[in-house]
Amino acid sequence: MTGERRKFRREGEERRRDALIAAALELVAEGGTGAATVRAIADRAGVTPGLIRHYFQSKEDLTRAAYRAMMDAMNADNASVLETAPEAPEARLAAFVAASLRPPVVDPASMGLWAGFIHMVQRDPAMAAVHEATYLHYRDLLQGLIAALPRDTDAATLRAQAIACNAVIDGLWLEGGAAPHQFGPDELARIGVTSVGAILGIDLLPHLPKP
Amino acid sequence: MTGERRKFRREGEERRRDALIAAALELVAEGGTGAATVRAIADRAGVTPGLIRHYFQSKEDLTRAAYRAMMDAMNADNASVLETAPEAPEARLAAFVAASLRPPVVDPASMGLWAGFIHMVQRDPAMAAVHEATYLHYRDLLQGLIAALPRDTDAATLRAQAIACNAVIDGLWLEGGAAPHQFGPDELARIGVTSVGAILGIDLLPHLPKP
DNA sequence: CCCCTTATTATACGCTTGCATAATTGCAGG
DNA sequence: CCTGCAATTATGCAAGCGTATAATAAGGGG
Repeated sequence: MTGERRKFRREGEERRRDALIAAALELVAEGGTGAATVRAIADRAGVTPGLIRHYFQSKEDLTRAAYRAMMDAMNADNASVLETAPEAPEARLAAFVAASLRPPVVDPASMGLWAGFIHMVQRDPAMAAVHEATYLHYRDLLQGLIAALPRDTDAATLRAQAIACNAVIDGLWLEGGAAPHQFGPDELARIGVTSVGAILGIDLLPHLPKP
Repeated sequence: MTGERRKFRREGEERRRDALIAAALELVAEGGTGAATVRAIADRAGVTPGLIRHYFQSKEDLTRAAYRAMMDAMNADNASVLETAPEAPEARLAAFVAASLRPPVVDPASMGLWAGFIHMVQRDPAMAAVHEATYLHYRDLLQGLIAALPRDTDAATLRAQAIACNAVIDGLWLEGGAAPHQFGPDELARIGVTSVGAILGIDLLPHLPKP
């Protein structure tokens, strides 16, 4: 009833930017870019809408920043898996594949996030570049793991196999995110490791790390 | 300057409904559900916005109808491939896989369409049911083709292999739609057929139909 | 040929959107 | 303690949204 002006605390620029980006990502994951309105983002970040324009030139600017942040986080996650992975080439590869096919990577929200940005990626060249770089980064990581295996293959075969393995992983990731209940516990990781092994002509299943 | 009332022709109910659905699908493919506004849909269908409410109870009603139409078309396309496919089990499977990895199935617009609906599918149980039915229909088709191959496998292996093959196809489809220029002509079909063959333990590449 | 049904257009309303701008207030430096 | 900066809130606006309803005309049946 008093109509008092809302109290607030001054946060550092970095923390506020991160909070706004995190809020935007949550909303995009849940309901697509359409659900990520300026007001909804501000509300979830515990802030009033005007503040967004203090940290970002426009909503599109915030959206681009959020997309970049998401892709950077994905890259970092993938890299960190390899840091704690075993040394034997087969076990490394199996660990990498399995990590991509278990929570929190396989997750409806994660897939929703990815799908939510697709149309902007297709239209905005800057976002397309980020998308492509991240995709190729992942595939290069995978191709490196494959190349380290104790066998010899020519470059063309290596490339084709990396694309194929990447596709299995992406496909399983997609289906796990779209309809999680259709798969048993850790079934996706098992199928993924088995299939990657089949494509490469080696038995990878014994190296599947426990969930 | 005259402000004359716009001329029009009366079309049959079916044709108008189809035109509105087609327009909605185009717009969703290009810019997501957010781009498919009532006014934009009507405009593309060559009609004024009010007419939409004459054929659909609400915009959501139209959107659901559009989604169902898209999924039905996908099912029909898949079935029609098998009608004109060869009889030999290996050739049938190869033809089916290849058809899913060539235009017009692999296409940025097609992928945009799929991604545009994801969030509605995740929230609307009716759309989720359609989604799941279509996915399982495709996988069953694939599993049937695999089962027809001259080898014997137990049911559990068959299921896992069908999921894996489906995943390779989906993954390649995804990547072909997201970044078409990264792949050579018909490269996706070749990699897909090769990988499915590897997963199943047979050489399928000789059966790849010409583009 | 005219009339009646209804497919279609036209107009208006309330709400939400992104954005601009003005008013406040938290907080650090003297 | 107070003064100044800028982080934050508050308010307002034009445009676009989905929807409701009234006006019009197309075109087939008598």
